[in-house]
Amino acid sequence: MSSNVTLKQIAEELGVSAMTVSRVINNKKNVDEQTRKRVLEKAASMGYTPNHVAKSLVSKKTHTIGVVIPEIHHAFFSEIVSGIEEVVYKKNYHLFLTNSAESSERERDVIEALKSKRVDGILISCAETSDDIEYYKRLVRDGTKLVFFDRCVENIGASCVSVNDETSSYQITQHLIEHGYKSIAHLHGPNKVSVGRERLKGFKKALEDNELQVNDKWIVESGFRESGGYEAMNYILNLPKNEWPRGVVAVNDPAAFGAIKAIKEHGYSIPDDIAIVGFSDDIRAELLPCPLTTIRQPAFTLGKKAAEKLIKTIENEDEPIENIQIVTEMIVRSSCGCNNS
Amino acid sequence: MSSNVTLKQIAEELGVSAMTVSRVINNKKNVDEQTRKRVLEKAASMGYTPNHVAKSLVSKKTHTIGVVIPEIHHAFFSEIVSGIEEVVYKKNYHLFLTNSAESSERERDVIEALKSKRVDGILISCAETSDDIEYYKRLVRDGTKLVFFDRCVENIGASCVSVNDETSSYQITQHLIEHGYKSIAHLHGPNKVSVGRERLKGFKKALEDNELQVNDKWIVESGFRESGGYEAMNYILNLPKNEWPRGVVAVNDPAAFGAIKAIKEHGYSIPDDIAIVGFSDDIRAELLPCPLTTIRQPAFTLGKKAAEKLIKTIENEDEPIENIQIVTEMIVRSSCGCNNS
DNA sequence: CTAGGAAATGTTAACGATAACATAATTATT
DNA sequence: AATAATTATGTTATCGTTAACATTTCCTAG
Repeated sequence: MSSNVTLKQIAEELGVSAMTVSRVINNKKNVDEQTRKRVLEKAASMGYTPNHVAKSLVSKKTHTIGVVIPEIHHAFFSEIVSGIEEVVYKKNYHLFLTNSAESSERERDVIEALKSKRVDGILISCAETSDDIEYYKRLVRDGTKLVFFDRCVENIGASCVSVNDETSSYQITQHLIEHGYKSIAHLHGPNKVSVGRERLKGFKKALEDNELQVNDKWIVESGFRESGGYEAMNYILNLPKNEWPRGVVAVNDPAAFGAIKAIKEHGYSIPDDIAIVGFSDDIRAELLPCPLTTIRQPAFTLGKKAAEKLIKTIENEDEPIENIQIVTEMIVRSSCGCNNS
Repeated sequence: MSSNVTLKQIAEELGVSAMTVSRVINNKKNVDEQTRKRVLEKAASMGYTPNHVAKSLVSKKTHTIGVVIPEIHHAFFSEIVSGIEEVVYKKNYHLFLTNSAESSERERDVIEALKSKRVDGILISCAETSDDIEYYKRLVRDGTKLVFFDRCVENIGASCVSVNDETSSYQITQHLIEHGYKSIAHLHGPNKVSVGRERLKGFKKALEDNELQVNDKWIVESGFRESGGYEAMNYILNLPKNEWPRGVVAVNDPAAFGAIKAIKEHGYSIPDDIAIVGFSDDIRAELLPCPLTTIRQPAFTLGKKAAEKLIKTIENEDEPIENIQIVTEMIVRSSCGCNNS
């Protein structure tokens, strides 16, 4: 594609060497003002576009980063991508977008492709099913610049940018407890994913700190999607009614939406029969008949920070490895029992 | 980044030529079974990853396409990207994601960058402010493979994939008219964007076919965002009350949301005082207190079709130029006056 | 006016892979 | 066994650009 004009062609037209043209194009000094002007004009008239492919081959830098997300069409991730793109554009990098579709196999596939493309670094949020830490370790060991975001693998030599999942989960569970509910369930995310584990940890800690019983029956794996939340909640609702929890902490908003659907289908109401809270502040959370109390994650910021960290890691040999936490905000609405009129 | 093992290194280790290794890696025939095995083993043990940069320089194909969207974090576009990614992955291409942020300047900037990256083709949805058709024409003339999606520039030698905007707009306007409303306003999109013009055309045609007056005061530019819809609606609500329209056709759902906010702030109710319909079936549309009647656009399909068309255009010299229309579906809820209890 | 240094320009090789052609090794054919 | 036909492998040049070094041109100072 593209006009495919080369430096050499410009050079020939002007009777100079390719090197001189290269110097002009790259704004190097030691070029006669006269020549510079002639080259620039000719380049413009011939519609020259520098060939980054050739440039990259020589410089071994592509000025390109790869992003691996588990799902593109999810507000949280698309907002993160938006933040990444912002930084990438400003820093004059380019962005390969790939999607693992929550499959560890596909994840490896796209990572290998990104390596072939010789990206300068990779931003990754692990797929739900990825558990081969060795693979990530090998990547790092072989020199691939890696920064994890949101769904992280910590302490393997790569920086991580995430939300303070554990403390946020603690905070919102605590809030529910302060309503006086004694029996609280947790719809938890996949165990393989850090986010799932961290939130479960915060949940348990809050219960323990309040000397409430952690009932294993009430800790049900829901995954991150609405359908999983629906099923998990149905499982709970199929317990004898005297074993029902009074409150539910969902691993994220979509799971909460599914759970809400299940509760309603059983003919019960929120928050009077069962109170529920989410995590992520999905765009729909405030629009529910009973608006959802949740944790707002600054996704755009998260994307920005992750991209910034990766680019720094690429550009500075001695950039330290960090675990960066982005602070969340609890958004209190009605589903927890507040503002209940 | 990456281990940077080269064909030549593998070749040296084995005492064969680089060419032989290349043949093995690319599964060419005429290689001894013995040699093939040895090469494959050595390549694996050395952690060889083929260098696509070098490959692309020779082949003049990058197997990469660029996508230019005006906004990443908008459900409609992220769903389109999702569809594009699906096809790109299956066809073994790669995807550069760029964002014009609704700025024509930035749009040109990212297109030039994509050309430098020697992408095989570009998918583009124009920025709101892009009006330099000459620029697109030049791109096409210079051989850049281009396919427009959603916000298109037709008849300049590039294929377009879009929703049947005009007929959909006609259909939903017609629906509003069938409720018996005689005075109908239109919050229209930027004139520079095909989508805006097409929807306005459909709106006007519906009015004319029903012998209703097209009142210029009621055709207000809102842009595509909530804030614009809010302002445009406020403009209308500041008309003397006897000049108010009874129904509103918004160019898209966000604009409708803004308008709804304005109407509520004025203390009026939907649809009893003013009925309103949107376009795009935003995820929030059904969750509003008065669920929004709107047009569902199969964004995922749109992305898929656009990517498929681009790849065909890249791979077949004589692929015809087409204007592909994706058929929408009207989603009738309550904001138009239906189901009003 | 001439040496010496700076400025402008040129030459060559390299980045990693492959196409196209050339040669060597093997097998088949008569 | 000799030659043709295959099959396996090697060599060279090239893609477009740039780094590193080489050469030429120009200017300045003694």
